[in-house]
Amino acid sequence: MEYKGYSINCKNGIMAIEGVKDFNLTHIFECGQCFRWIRQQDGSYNGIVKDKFVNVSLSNGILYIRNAEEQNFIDIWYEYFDLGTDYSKIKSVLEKDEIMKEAIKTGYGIRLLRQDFWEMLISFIISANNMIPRIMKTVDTLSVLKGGCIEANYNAYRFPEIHDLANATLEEIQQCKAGFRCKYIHQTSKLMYQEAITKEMLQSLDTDMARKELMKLPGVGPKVADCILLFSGIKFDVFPTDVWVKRVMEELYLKKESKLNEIQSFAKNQFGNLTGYAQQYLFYHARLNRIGMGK
DNA sequence: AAACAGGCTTGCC
DNA sequence: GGCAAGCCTGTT
Repeated sequence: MEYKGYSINCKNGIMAIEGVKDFNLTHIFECGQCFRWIRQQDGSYNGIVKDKFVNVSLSNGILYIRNAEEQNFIDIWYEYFDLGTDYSKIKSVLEKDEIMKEAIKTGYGIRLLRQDFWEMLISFIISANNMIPRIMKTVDTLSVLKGGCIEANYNAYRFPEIHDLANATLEEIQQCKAGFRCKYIHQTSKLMYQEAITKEMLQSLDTDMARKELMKLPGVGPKVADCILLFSGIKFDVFPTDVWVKRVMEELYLKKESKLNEIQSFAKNQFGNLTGYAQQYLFYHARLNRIGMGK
């Protein structure tokens, strides 16, 4: 079938998508936005999205999604991989800045995945003062504990639904080894079950109000709130500032130690309403080249 | 009111 | 004993 400039062929559970541009799996999955994709020996990635366990690879400009069905291209994959957005256009705007030009050269194939809001909320609560490998392990353990098995051969479990965690005791949640963050997961899940905050609610608010609203949830501060808004595709004019982004901004742009709000306002001024995309290019660039690490 | 210091689970170094 | 995608609490 043909869909908005893409050509999709599916047989034997292998979906082949022609027409992808500005697309690199390593850049996408290792720029810090997702926790459920694992690199395989051959450079492909196994991952879990909703209740689908798939393998994706890119070869000769064709994106292959294994264990997938054609009907889910529009439902799931077109949106998930943000295939409706023209990243060439975004990059050409950001590239007017020489520093960003370098960062984009490093991560030219980054795309912002449009992930599940609830999953991002819990995942980024877990991310606080933590390391990416352990965040991935904790999210997976939580899924095994309270999600559901979707592919027994691969030990693949979907992320828990809101009610799965809202009905769990603190002791049960603590089995995922998220440490001091477990009580935040516990409390936030209960609030979410009462629909204290919904995605639709956040979409109807402006960015500042949406951030403020999210920060009412325990375990959600300014950095985590911005990550949630960006990675679930709710707001793109945010600039999640973690230690890496802080260091890269200080080293490449500000040339001095700077406060969080200085960095945020500088970014807004420098990148306009594309701060979210700029942050991803910078984060990937900084980590890959260990910028600001004294080496 | 706004800014800052100290503490926090866990596991790897 | 130090440290890691920050947040919360109590103190000025």
